[in-house]
Amino acid sequence: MMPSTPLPKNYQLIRDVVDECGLGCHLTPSEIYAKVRERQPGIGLTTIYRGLERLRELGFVSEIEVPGADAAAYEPAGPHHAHFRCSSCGRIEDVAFVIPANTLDALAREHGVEIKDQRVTFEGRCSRCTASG
Amino acid sequence: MMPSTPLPKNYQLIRDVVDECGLGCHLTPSEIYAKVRERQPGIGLTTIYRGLERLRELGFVSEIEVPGADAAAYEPAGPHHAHFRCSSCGRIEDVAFVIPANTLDALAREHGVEIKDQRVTFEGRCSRCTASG
DNA sequence: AATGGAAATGAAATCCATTTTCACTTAGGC
DNA sequence: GCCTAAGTGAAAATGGATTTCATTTCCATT
Repeated sequence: MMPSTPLPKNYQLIRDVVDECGLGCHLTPSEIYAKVRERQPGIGLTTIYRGLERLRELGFVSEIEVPGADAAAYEPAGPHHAHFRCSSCGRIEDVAFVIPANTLDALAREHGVEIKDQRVTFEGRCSRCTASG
Repeated sequence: MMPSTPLPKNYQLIRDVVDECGLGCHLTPSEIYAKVRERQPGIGLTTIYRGLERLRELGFVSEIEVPGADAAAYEPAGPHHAHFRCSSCGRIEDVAFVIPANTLDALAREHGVEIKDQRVTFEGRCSRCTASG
């Protein structure tokens, strides 16, 4: 079947760049801008932001906002996971961890709210910084 | 014993405002600025930022950075917990939840990193918004 | 092909939280 | 009192993200 609305060419380029980065890779809008620009020199930063928002709505990419990082980052959509941020070098890594649904349900009931999403971030020192510092 | 360095008067005021807000209450720097200004009209926003940083270093207040919120928030230091943010009205609530230390240890070992802190945020709809929306 | 409306685009302006700069004042040890 | 370090506030700078707006592209329909 054909997609109901094909992705605009520029948005597809943005998606490609994020996808090619791969799982576990995180790019900021500026980084994405630079990479897309290599293939489409005229494109503007505005379009990158708009494209990322659209792609997020469509579920193609995920936005992560990691405390301590100075910009949001994007990653290809994939299985839910947590993130680790090295407070020394700023590196962000994926961490295989999810709070199980029944725990969320219990918390939601307990607090009288509806939980739709979880964001888990760990902070510390990555192996590289532990070795060198 | 006397504290090694007494807290500057303005920083103490900032601390008071955050403390009086109480557990489960979250204030942005601007909100704190407004409240401190009621008692110390001449104080500048710069001092608020500097004071909050110092108070955080001293362990008197905690900074929380919740994805989706447009400013950082501060709360009195207390037992570790998670946060819930209503994506509809922006309200932030405390949630009694911590990832246990042995889980963190296992993850840290598995990923070859040193985990010093955890930040857990849930997103969804608060009771008020569920009722009205 | 022509047309019309919706979506996409980029440059520039704007927004806004936070940080930096800098000249000045305050506090406390001597 | 003096001196140095710390604290202070106004204003400017920073920088990521958003908005505005005039223009262009796309595409379904003639």
